[in-house]
Amino acid sequence: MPVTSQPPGRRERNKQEKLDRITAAATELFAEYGVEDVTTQQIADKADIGTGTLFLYAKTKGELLLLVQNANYAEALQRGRADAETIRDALGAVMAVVRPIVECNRTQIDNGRFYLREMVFGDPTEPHHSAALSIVGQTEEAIAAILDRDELGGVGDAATTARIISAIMFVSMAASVNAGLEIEALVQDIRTQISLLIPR
Amino acid sequence: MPVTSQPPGRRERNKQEKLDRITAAATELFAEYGVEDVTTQQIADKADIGTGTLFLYAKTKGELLLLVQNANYAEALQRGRADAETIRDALGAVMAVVRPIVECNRTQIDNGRFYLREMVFGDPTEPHHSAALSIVGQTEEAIAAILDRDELGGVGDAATTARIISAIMFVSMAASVNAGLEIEALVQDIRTQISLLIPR
DNA sequence: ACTCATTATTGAGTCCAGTCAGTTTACGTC
DNA sequence: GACGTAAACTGACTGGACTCAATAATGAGT
Repeated sequence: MPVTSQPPGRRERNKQEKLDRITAAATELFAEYGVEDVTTQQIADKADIGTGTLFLYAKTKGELLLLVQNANYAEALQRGRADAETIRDALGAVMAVVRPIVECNRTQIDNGRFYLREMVFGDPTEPHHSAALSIVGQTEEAIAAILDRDELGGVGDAATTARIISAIMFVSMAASVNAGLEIEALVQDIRTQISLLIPR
Repeated sequence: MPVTSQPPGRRERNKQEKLDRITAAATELFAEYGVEDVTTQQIADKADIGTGTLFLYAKTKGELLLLVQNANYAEALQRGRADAETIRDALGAVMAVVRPIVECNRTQIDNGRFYLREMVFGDPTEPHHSAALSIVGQTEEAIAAILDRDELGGVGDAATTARIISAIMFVSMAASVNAGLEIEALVQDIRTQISLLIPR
């Protein structure tokens, strides 16, 4: 028998494989039809598992969306952080962090809004939820770091300012009023607000 | 026959009376058990109407909560506006507007959070929803008026600042992290954030 | 008083997220 | 390689929001 596995058991492998199938199925279906128009049954069928099994891997449909999308947001944050380093002025650097996240969120508007809803109103003890919150935390840290870096003369606590920026992003992306906005317009809208927080 | 009615028809009266019964039933049940633990069936039963009838008056359970709570928020806003007039400094005046709204929201935490969720993610074409949005709009106007009143040297557009304050309130009240906070602590948390927007 | 179009009401029925008692599978032990 | 048992899986079932075809009430016209 060839040495196929590092991890000890078949159990672990099966579990991982199932999780992969679920992730793949959900990713595909959510992308094509939107969270709201996909039933958990469809996902289970596509992943070729029983109805109940699905909920062993994600306790709710919302958690399932977080599971599927967290990686994208983490990547967006990564890109934004890198871009920000190349930019001198604070506002520009902050927007460099903001933009990829907004783009990620708007890949599919309904899914994006659902994601935000889950983040704020979902159960924070669930694993994928807390992963999402962690990404938000890292985003705020990245922004705070930019503000600190640029010595903004102690207008206020950088962490608090970052928190406000986070709130601005959330509400701007989630608001139904903005649901029709193009990405660029939304980014501009957010920029206008943030510019009040970062004096020149 | 005594002159019982100003409005022309029996139809209108019946409808109004039914709406009153629904409002009363929902108010009572929501207050006692919380939105999440009350079924639409219970409300219909208590209001003594058919299951389907309920949804002619409020299209979703969320709308029902808005119907029940909007009046309270409008009243809170009214109080806050009045209080604000008696206060000189901008931050204090803004907080005078903020506090009653937070108090109203925290009367029952779960209901408060559900209300916020409905506001941001509900269907804005529904009547009670747009009423709620109108209250938010008025709140922002009241805050903008305070900022304008106090000539804050053109730090930025008052309307935009008001919008940011609104976002701060929303996220602070809705965040699950803050769900355990006492009203006073929550108000303080919000105050800390707002103080960064209102230089002295 | 009667007709009839319009509007309001109704509750049995649909849909779907999520549960749970029962079954299967993996794996350590003898 | 048979046994025990713990972990994983399953799909029939439940609960609850919401729908809709059928029915009832209203009131305008005659």
